[in-house]
Amino acid sequence: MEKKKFYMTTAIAYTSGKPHIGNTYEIVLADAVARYKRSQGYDVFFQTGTDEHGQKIELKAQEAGITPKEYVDHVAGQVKDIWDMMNSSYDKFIRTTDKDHERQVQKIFKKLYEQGDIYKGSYEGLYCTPCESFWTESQLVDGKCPDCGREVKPAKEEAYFFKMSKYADRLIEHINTHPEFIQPVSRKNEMMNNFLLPGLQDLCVSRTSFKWGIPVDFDDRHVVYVWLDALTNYITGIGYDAEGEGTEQFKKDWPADLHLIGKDIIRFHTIYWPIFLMALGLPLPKQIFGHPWLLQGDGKMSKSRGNVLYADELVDFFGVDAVRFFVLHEMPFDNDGVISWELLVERINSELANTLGNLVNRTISMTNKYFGGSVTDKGVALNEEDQTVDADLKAVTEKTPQIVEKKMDDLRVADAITEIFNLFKRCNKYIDETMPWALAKDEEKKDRLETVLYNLLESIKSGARQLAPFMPDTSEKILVQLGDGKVVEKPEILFARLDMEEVLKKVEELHPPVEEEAAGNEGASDKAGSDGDSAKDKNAVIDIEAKPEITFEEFGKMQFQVGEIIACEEVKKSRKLLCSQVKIGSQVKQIVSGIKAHYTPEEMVGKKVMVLVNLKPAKLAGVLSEGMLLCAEDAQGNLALMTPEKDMPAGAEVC
RNA sequence: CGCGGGGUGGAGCAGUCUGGAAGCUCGUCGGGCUCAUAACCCGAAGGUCGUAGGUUCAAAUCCUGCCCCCGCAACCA
Repeated sequence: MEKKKFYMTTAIAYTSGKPHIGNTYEIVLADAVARYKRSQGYDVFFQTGTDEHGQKIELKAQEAGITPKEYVDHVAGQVKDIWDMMNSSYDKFIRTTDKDHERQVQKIFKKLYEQGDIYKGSYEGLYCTPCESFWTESQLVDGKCPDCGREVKPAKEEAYFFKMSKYADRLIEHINTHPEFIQPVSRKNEMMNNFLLPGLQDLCVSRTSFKWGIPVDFDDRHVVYVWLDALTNYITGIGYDAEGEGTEQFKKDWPADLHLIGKDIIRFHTIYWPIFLMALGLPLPKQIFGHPWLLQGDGKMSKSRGNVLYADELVDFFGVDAVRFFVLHEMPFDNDGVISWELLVERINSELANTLGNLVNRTISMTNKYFGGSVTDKGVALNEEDQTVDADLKAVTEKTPQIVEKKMDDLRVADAITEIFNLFKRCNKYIDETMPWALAKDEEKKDRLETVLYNLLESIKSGARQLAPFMPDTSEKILVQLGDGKVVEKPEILFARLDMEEVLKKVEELHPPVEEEAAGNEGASDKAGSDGDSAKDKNAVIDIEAKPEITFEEFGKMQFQVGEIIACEEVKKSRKLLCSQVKIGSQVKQIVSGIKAHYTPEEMVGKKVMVLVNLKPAKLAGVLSEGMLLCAEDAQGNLALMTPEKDMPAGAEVC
């Protein structure tokens, strides 16, 4: 009989930077599902990849002084390396800069345009030029721009739009008749109530404001905007052709059985994507699962605090399978999970070292000690009690795969793992109940002893096989150690117990220690930073990521001057910003800075500060900023303005 | 009033949709065992389920108000 196909995808990772452990979670989750489905006999095709276009990447590349293509090549490489390191068994890694993807996206865009689903239109509205924003009548405050309070005037900007509303009814019908379509169900109501039922707006599918994207082939001032570019990877990756039939693989694998995505992009996958597919005349994916997020446990995640967790670092410490185990097991189904070094150590010790590792170890050891490494089933029970415990162990062993199957069908991966570990716990209990060491003292009970060890080995093997989708290497190692008929002579420690303090100490060495806030004195003077602080501050050293070398010529392009702050006020509607009027020579510049947490407007006034004056003006929170005040920043993100060491006139050049 | 998530024994979570005896893992305490990675097994303590009201025979679960956390987004130029 032919195998049943199962096509699944992850979201494609956005290549704006190296993925952290939260991003990595998704690929591990997907991999576990893929491996499980394969073990169930499905013909699985598992696709992942990277989303590489967009303004943000254009900017990042510009900052780094390289081309967007060079930038995404680098990051896509990092992504792929991490995916590989995590032992993920994807079948295809697609990049949205792949030539055949780009060509198909152009064809799809054209097709939708020609059949009238995409039309050329324009943003029409009231435009505030300094804010570069469109507003509707109802958004205006006193008839003026709600951000900056200036006059707005009617304006238009050309763009292509997709007629979403045309397919909305069909989609609502589909969602209502396919309860499994959006998972977890709690997300379904959210989509219905917030977006579908109130009525869909047409979606803007092109941009003219940046270049790093796939050009619209019949109108190359526009590039295809993210969703038509990114979402379509799910069909282009398996050979869709907008002008033809597509490949054999496409015919076999589409529609996808599962799109695994983060809960933040559910809307795009459950509304826009199905509608695009309807427009293309293609069937809809069977299921979309929006998984929760993995959050940092110990306080806010921030690069300067050095507590962002990356998969490669965790793997160096704990090994691939331990990290896979943690993220899979620790993530609740419908709720965000927490990760921290402490939790990792705790879980690894209790579940992997104590429950599993030790079980394998003690079993092998006894098998060697009492029977030279191999046992057969003697089927001996000495009394009713023996029969009961044997039967119970067997019952648990036999029912576990069924429970696991049910859990995996519901994508409750964490629960599936818990079930497997319950089997291992049952095995540990079985050892205590049967007390092999006591049986060994009585020659007459030798056959019973052999039976016990046989049962034990069989149950552990069963558990180990079921572990394969989640911890492939470990599963393999256990099965090798338990052997076929004969266990290894010397059991290898699967997971060593970790010393919490040692691990934390190493982590600290790796990431320069975050200085303890001295309780009490922080609160009082927090605005001014820690001025009168202790000597340990002076010894503190901070290393930051090195940037590439620049030439003197490049340096020369920047103009720094001393500026005097003559007025300063908070920017309303902003959490961090102060807006200063800075006198530089004979002119006054308005500069917005994110330092509200560190300085009050009053104390800013009168300060002489170092200013980067020829920075291109930009608006922040709708307020124009014409330069940058330079600050020093410590590991906690405390800021200190740079001021001249001797009194200097406003306008003096800093060189 | 930007969007969203959450507050359940010391820690991390389940249970909330479909009201009906508060559960899991870790930690703590006591006991057992010695094959094993100071591991394993048994037992116990510990919770006004954020808070104030409401609905109900019955609320962690449904409704309303309030108080705290957190993530994303913006605005760290």
